[in-house]
Amino acid sequence: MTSELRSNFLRTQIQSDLEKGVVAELVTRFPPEPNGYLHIGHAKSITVNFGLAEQFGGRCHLRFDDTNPEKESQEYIDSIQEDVRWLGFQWSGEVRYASSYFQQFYEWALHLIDEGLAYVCDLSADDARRYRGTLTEPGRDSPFRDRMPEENRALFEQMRNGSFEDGSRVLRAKIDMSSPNINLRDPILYRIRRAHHHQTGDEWPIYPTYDFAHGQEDAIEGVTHSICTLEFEDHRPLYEWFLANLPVPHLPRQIEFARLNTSYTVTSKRTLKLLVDSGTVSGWDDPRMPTIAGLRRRGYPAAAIRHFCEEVGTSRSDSVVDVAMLESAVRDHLNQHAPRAMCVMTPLKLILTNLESDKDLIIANHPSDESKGSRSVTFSSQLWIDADDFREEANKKYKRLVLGKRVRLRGAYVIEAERCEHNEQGEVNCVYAKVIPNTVGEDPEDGIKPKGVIHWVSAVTGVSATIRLYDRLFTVPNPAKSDDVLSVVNPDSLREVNTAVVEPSLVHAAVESVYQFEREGYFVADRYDHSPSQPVFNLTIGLRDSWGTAK
RNA sequence: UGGGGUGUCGCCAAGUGGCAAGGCAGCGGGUUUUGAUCCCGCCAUUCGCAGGUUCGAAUCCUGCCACCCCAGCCA
Repeated sequence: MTSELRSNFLRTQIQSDLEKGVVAELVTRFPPEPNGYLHIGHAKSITVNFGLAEQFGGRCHLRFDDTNPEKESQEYIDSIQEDVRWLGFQWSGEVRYASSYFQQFYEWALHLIDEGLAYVCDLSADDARRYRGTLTEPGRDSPFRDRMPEENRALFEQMRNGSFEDGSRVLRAKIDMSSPNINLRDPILYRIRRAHHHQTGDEWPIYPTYDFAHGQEDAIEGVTHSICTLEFEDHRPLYEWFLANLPVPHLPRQIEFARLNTSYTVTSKRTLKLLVDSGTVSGWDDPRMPTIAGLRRRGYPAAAIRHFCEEVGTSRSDSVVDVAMLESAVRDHLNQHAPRAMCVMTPLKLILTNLESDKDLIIANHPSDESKGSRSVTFSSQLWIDADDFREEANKKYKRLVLGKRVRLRGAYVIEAERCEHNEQGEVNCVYAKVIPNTVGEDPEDGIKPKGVIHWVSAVTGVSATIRLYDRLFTVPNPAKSDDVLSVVNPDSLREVNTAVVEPSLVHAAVESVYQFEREGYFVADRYDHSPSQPVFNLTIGLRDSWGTAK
């Protein structure tokens, strides 16, 4: 089942647990807090959790870790589900919510109180911090640490009933104020927050903390392997402490892996929000954003993102993956799947002097995949070619149209440039050329082969379109390390081209479908703005260009 | 410097005592009606450093060094 997949420590561990019968079936979960949009880092976590379940014939739950209502909202719950589905995964059973276990958590809190393992603490947030000590000094016991279980129970019930002010008291586990692991210095289990919850409404004036919720959620759901990121490693002893001291129905195991970081991108929620709020990008789904919604709108295929996540591997070492690897996965997928079409970005009129009549040429939609079919393209005496593809004179390294020389028009005839005209500024604004007869699919009979191949669009049937050329959002490999991220934003990350002309077949492109505009790159019909009357394409990623970098 | 982690090619990453996979990037060359794709070849005598054990170490031991995480009533 995993023979074709590279091994990693998670697969090795799970394989072993399954073989030894430690667990009968693998159960994982993707547990986002609905407080923001998912980004490429989450895609990795999703791929790891759902992927493992798929590979080992197990299940993966989608569970919202919604224990902090003040930061959460239904908008995020909706977008997260859409993103997970778009990536191609289906969670096992219904969507789950930590909040649906609140009553159970409350009862378990009472259990700890009765066992003398939890107490209500009246220290203010500031005082609690002072009592906690520092990294090198132990903390001190709270003066409320020795309250009797009966008193704690009464107090906690009053907390639950809304008798106290927000933040006035908390429930804490009684563990060890001198532990070198700060998470064990009597961690907070519940805080008073009379906040409206998107799922439970005003039912609860108290909410459990992450630590008092996560392991128990896993236990309730029968999760076998609770896979999270490295920063939770220090919480594992606490995770296990709750499982050991509560009558839970199942013992999940927490395993940590290194989160995904990619160069030239930023994933902190705060920074992403800053980009949106400052107007640097148009929104959370701007094609330049590393959000799933942004990558989607950019035209990155879900399969390419999944493949990338698999390719970078899963380990425990902090690392920054070169974003070129993501781009490579996108190109690789699109090269195989995207139909080809033609678009001229900077039109230059080409007049064919010896073409008797328009012709309908049949052009393949893919150079090597016949199943992609072909299309009819009108070849007329007035065409558009790209201004960059013509020069009055050039050295032999230039493989495009030159005065007096030949070039192949993609999928059509070989032509020879005869003369050109200039505008008042002295720029070439029209090229006259003759068609070399019988050269569709054939070399010229006189043996003089064309120098190269250029793309074109009929000036008669071509349709003008808006093209958005995107580039990396940041100019430095690690924008997060910058003191002022906005200062390292690439000023040319978006260039809108309004002069483009596309072949008519593209007018009916389905939104979100990606085409390769030959010799230019991959472009996606914008999810929201594209329409037959006003075509809008976003640059997904350019073709590799050894010429552009060599010249 | 209290605790927890991580160090294998420019960037990821397999490898778990038997003689350094693979991908990305890069560099050569070939094919080509996309300067794309594709194809061939090159790219770590060496695994953070220093000792030690062993016939044999990236893998075991010891000691250093570097980097990351933790002092939210965030997750």
